[in-house]
Amino acid sequence: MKSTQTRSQKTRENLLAAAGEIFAEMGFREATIAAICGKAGVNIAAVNYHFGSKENLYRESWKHAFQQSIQAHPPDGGIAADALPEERLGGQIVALIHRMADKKNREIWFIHREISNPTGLLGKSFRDIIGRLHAETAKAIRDLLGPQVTEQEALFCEVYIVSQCVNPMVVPHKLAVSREKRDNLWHIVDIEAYAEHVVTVSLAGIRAIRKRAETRKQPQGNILT
Amino acid sequence: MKSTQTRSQKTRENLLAAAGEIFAEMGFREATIAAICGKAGVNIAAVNYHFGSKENLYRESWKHAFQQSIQAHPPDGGIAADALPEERLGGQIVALIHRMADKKNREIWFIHREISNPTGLLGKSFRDIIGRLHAETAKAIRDLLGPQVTEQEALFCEVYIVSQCVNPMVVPHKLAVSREKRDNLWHIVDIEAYAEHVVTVSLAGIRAIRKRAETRKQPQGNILT
Amino acid sequence: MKSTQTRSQKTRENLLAAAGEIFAEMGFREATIAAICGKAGVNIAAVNYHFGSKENLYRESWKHAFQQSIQAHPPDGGIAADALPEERLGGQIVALIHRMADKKNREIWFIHREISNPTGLLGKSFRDIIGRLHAETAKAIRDLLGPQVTEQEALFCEVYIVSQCVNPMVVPHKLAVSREKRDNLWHIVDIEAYAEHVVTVSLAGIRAIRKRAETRKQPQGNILT
Amino acid sequence: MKSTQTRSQKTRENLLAAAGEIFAEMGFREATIAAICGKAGVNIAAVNYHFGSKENLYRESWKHAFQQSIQAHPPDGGIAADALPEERLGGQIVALIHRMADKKNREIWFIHREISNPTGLLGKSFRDIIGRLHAETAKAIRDLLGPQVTEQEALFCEVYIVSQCVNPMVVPHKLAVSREKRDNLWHIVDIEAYAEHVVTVSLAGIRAIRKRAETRKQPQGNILT
DNA sequence: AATGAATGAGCCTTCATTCAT
DNA sequence: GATGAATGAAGGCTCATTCAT
Repeated sequence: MKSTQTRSQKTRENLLAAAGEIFAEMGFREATIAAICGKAGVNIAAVNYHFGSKENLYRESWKHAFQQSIQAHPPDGGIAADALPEERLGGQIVALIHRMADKKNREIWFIHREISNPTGLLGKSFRDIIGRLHAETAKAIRDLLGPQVTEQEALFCEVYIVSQCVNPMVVPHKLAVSREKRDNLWHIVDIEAYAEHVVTVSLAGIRAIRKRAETRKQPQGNILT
Repeated sequence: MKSTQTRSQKTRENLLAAAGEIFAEMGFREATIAAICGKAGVNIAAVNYHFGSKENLYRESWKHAFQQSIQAHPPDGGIAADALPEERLGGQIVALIHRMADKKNREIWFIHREISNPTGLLGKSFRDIIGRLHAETAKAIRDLLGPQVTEQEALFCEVYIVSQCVNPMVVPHKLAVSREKRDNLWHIVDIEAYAEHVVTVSLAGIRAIRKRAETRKQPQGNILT
Repeated sequence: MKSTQTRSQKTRENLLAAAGEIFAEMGFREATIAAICGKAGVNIAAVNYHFGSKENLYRESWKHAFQQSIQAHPPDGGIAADALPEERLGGQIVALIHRMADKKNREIWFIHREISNPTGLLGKSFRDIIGRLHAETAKAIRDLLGPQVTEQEALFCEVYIVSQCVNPMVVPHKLAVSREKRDNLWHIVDIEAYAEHVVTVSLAGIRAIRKRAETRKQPQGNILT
Repeated sequence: MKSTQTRSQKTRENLLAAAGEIFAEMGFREATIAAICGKAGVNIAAVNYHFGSKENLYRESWKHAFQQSIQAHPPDGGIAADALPEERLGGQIVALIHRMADKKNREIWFIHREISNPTGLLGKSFRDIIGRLHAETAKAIRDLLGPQVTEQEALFCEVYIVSQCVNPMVVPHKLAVSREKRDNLWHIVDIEAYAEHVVTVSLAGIRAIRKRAETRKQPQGNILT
């Protein structure tokens, strides 16, 4: 199959791979076309020949990275769509944490950079993708919370759960708070254990919110508010 | 004291303020000395004259921003050090969320950029500061968890709690997942309510972890797991 | 004959046509091989394959354009070589004006560009062609001026007449002095009327020069200058 | 006076002079910043420092060239505004021809290039300047033509007169039709003589047009058209 | 002490040409 | 014979830094 690849496709692929690495490591502005082409082993004009511009290469390499990331870690965690909500949410949490923790995954750095230093280049496709993932998680959470919980509370639940998954995987990769103590300070070694931990506390939190909402609603129901 | 300020000190001050804004908005590499001096209304050579280099100005302006941020939002949330652990942790959570949510606070963007695009310039002072904050939080959490919980579990608790505080405040400021729905998707309007939410679920989670640890310990002498 | 045209000949023809348009519109340096090949619908390597270089294509396309231009507007204006000098000159003026005014005529832009931005590529063939046209006009003018007029005066006459024909057709095509007034400022709408005007004033001018020369000669034997 | 010139002004002046030469010789696109800075003896970044961009330098150097040109050759030719129309037009013709013929005058090449290869950079100021010159000439011509002549005829007169002045001065500078014969073919050596020639034939032409208009109008006047 | 001017390295991009099918 | 891919030189521009007052 690889033998049927044209020379052009090979160059594109090399560029995409090299760009993924360099952009993830350096960010859009700091990454130079020269560095990318050097890593890809192609001429410096190849980027503009194949992609038209540095910006286009950025867009394409982000799509590339994202597709690989999603393929490696399906967002549902392998749980069927008709499974119990606990299982579905658990699967999503585990999948998200693994996706974020995967060191070969460059997607997260694209996102992170778009947050801190937006290029505006990812635009619509970016929003679409994130939006789709969000919908699945929101649904599972709502199923667990029951109807008494307000929209805002449901949003808060999604926010705090996803934050637990994303933030710790992102921060300490590059930011060693202390070099000597990196192993026991914010640096999570046992990903599996952390994932389980997040599932536990998330479900506990959701139950607390649900309970609070239900005890709050009932007295109000009596006086027909 | 301010009235005795020399012209030189005034220039330094102006530069520090302007640099804080521009670095926070643009990041280290994208911010240009020309833009900073322009905003500060000083000569373009002033940065190198007063600070020696762009890098030095970056370091100084981050310290400046951080001090202001900490002053505006004391990390203990105004809770006495000898208060109950629940109250201490609650105070820290509320304080951290407000600190992160403060739109005038540039500290968060320095940190965020150091994560995604490390300059390595903040170095030791950065680690020291974060380390000190961490110690306080870790202590309150440990007090709540009790002695049965492992070190790793305690770390996980700190991680997930801080993540809930930091991540949602950082992400949606600049990244509107969907323009139409930005008001109800990841964009937290009611900071107070979210802070209370985080306190609730965090304590619920901690209790769950504590309980799990305690029921895990007992089985050694009990058959009914 | 066209039906037996090989694919190669077709490509050459397409390139020649496209090059004529693009070179006339953009000039030699600004025109790109990519644009020409794009317009011609051929491969980007075709220019170098068929013509050897961009310069060669330029030369060939200018010849092509010039031949078409001369064919469309025979320089003698259809007046027989043995007609009266007034008629011959009139025919040449009308023909030249129409040739210059023809919007499909790309020749004029090649010349114009060679004047303002000489490539030196047209070289000998260019000089030959212009030289031949010049000879015919010079002859008709000399016939009208008579023998008393000096060579310099005859040259001046040719110059001013040709200038009247060429300049106004070239300038306002692209240079609207004023957008609002473009219709009545230097923009000649009625080409026929202008041609007639030029014939009128040219002949009047020639008569004036002839008369001046003749009255100048006589005084040698006459006191009343 | 020159001693009071700042260093910056000196550099600007050098750049302006060098740019005038290079742009006039090469045109906007072909001229390189490196060549201009080389000629001016300044650093390659000086253009962007002092003028912001190549385009701005182009605009400024055209204004510079135009001002020098107008100063050296006042458009009215030194004839008072209340002199006879013949004298005013004659003065304008002589001035225009000298302006166009001045080899140190780079203005004409800017204009010529804007015609054949418009950059669109000269824009409004360009149109304004040309427009102002046009108004003066149009007025003198109209005074000579009398009221019977139509607007179109008056325009034609202006066009053919200005063409006689501009075209011959522009063309042969760079386009030697024949290298051996350049001295007697289209190459005008005696500018004074040519200027006088143009005045003669222009006035002759104007008289012819006026006469034609007057003889045309009278018979129509009898039947009250 | 403080500044306007100057600098040169480096970046992205364009493009005519050549190469390898 | 003809083409898609690749090349490298060169251009304009940016910018942190240094220089000369």
